[in-house]
Amino acid sequence: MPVTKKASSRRKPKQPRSRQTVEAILDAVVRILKREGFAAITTNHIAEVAGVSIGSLYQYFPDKRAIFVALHGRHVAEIDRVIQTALVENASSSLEDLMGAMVDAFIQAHTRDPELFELLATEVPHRADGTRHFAVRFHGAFRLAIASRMHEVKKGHDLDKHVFVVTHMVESLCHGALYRRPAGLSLHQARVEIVRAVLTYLRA
Amino acid sequence: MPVTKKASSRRKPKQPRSRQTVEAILDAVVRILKREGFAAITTNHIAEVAGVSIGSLYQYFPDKRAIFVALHGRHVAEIDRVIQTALVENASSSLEDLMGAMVDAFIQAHTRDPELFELLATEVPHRADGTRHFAVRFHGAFRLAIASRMHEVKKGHDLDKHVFVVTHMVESLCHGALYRRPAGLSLHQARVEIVRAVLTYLRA
Amino acid sequence: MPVTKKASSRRKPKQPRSRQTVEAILDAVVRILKREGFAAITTNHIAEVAGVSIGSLYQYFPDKRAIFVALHGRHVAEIDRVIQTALVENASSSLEDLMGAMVDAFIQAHTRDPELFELLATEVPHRADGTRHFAVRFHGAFRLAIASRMHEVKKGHDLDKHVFVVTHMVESLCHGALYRRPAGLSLHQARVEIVRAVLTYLRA
Amino acid sequence: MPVTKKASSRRKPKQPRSRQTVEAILDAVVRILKREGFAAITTNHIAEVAGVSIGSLYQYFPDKRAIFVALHGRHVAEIDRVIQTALVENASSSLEDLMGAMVDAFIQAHTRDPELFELLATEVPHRADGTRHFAVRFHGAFRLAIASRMHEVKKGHDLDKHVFVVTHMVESLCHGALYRRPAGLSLHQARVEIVRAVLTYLRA
DNA sequence: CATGAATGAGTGTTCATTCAT
DNA sequence: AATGAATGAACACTCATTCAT
Repeated sequence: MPVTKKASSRRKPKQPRSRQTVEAILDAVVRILKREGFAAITTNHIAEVAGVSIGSLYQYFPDKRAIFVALHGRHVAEIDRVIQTALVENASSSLEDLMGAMVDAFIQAHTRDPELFELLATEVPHRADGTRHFAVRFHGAFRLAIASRMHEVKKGHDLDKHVFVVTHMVESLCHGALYRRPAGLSLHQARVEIVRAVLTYLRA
Repeated sequence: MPVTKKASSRRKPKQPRSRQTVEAILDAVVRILKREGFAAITTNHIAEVAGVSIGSLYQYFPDKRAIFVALHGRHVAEIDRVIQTALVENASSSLEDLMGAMVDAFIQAHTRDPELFELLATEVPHRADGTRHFAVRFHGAFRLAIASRMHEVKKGHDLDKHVFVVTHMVESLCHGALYRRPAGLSLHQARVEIVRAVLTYLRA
Repeated sequence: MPVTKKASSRRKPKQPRSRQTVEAILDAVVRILKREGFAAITTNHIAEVAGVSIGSLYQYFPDKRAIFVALHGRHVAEIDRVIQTALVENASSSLEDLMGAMVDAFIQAHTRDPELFELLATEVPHRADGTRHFAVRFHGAFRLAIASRMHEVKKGHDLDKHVFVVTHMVESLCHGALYRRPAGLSLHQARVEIVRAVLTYLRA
Repeated sequence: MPVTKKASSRRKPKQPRSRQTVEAILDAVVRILKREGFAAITTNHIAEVAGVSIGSLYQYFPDKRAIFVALHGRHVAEIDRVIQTALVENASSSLEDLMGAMVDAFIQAHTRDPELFELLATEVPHRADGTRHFAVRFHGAFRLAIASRMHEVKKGHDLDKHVFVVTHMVESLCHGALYRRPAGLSLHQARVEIVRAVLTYLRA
């Protein structure tokens, strides 16, 4: 089974380069968005800032929309990753600790670059496919989380109902805590209150 | 040779004729948005669909952005009105009834034209001034609502914290119930669950 | 939704291809100006007549005004060139011969395309930066010319005063001779009279 | 021959009012031109600044061009008036005094509002009908002036040639003295030099 | 006559996309 | 693959002019 170097290097010759170029393009979009605003995002400008030719840009993205889709995808994947990690790492924690970890994970993911996440949510068009909405994305994670701790939850309740309420609560309250927190409320206090609210609901 | 002139203040829509024209323009935007999508919204097209000349359109709006602002404004005013009404009409109801009325009001306001409200939220750019976010707008109403029923709320709690949590819960859960409701959950069930969640939280 | 972007510096016409395009554009403006008048000069029409796309036009000129500036620049450069040549070629001629040569140069430069030059002066807006005024441009040339022949000029006179008077006389009288000459005065007679007037003044 | 007041007041009922409105309009153009530049001159803006309705404006001027024509006309008439006055008042002065008076008149006419005259010459389009050029307008005045003093002029010269040269000299040098005067030359010195140059030429 | 709301043809300019090199 | 000059459809917006009141 002799494999020449040439052949192997040809198999996916552009894989690393491609990824690099794609990342450069997405980073360029972010940079422009932050520094010059949404209206300044033109394909030519993106290519310029990314340091690639406009021709190359169109080699990796069929059109401008695709760039936005990829950008949102990257963002969503990032949050997903953080949430999954929190879920796995707290597989055997109590409901309270798990919920705390989930809230922390969400907040921390946004804390990395709050400006970008806000811009992404308000300025960059995202087709309303629902998948994008975090409450929907979290559904699975929270379902797992709650289902495995049904013994800590008041009997006689519908799991789906719980998941629905909890995911929306967490997403909305974390978002609110990050970007629309009232003056007298610290992020930490908000975090505590969110967890308390969720647990109260689940245990009622 | 374009001349950058001062964006002179356009006519304020006060006379009935003016108001009529403004409404026609906003309605045209809605019609185009629904039938042809956001990308089809051009000022000339708006004027055409509204049955006014492009010149008249610019007599009432300084630029295209202003049309979107006005459109959002109309939407927000509508929701505000419904919420205020619910608040006033239930001035002497119990906390439970009041919360139920508020949730109903919010849901009902959106039920009038769910498609439009979804499009408005996801497609039409709205400067992130926060005011637009309903959780912020409702703040006052819910503060009033909860403050006047403090006796029904568990002692020793911070009003601001309550208001923060409740407004976000109501807004997010109602939205979720309307647009992202899981298969097995009826709108009515959701409504009941939302109220229950809010009350549980307040009474805990 | 127009975006006010930085007027990024357009490509400088250096390669032969670029220079060719720029010339084509300026020639198109001239052609339109002569055939259809100033009002017919629109950027799209220029591009069409020049045989380039409107996009290309904007690759070479940031806006419409810049085209006029370049057009005036080309004109001015042409006159400058002719005047410099006359000055150099008559470095060792008498004052009379030199002045004659300068007047001839000016007249000849305009004779090439009198219609254009008249249109350029009366119809095409030229920011009043003074540099454009020929009396100012000629200042240097005439200063050199007169200073090197001070022995032919009546003693006790101020060089600057002389230069001021002579440049204006030459510019104005040549212009008058070309475009506003009275019926009974041939261009040749005018030429002789202009030189005579200048010399009389300098020798007085 | 009884003439009722009514009839007489009807004969030219709007003459004074008309003139007033026309003046208001022309003044408005001047005000805009100075304060906001040529590009800001729109018929609607003129009407607004003049304090008349756009409809009234079109009652007095068939189109925008006509306003510019009238404006130039007013300017030209003003200069004409000053020049005629100087000519008449110096009917029996010496050639030197008359020329001095003419130069003074021209300079003084411009001194009244130099900015406006410069703007009128460089920014406001004036159909190249030649009449507008002052050298042409002055032709008559200078012809009269020189003809009546032929005894002071060197014999054997062509009157037309003289008039041509002198009118251009005066116009161009006065203009130069007012707007493009070199640093070391006072307006008074320039005035003296212009007269000297003219007289030298005529007497040579 | 005066008014000024309404008109809409026409303008300068942008920018996503292509394709010859 | 990469390049970037060229393209041109499409857009937001202006403003001279009209005409019903």
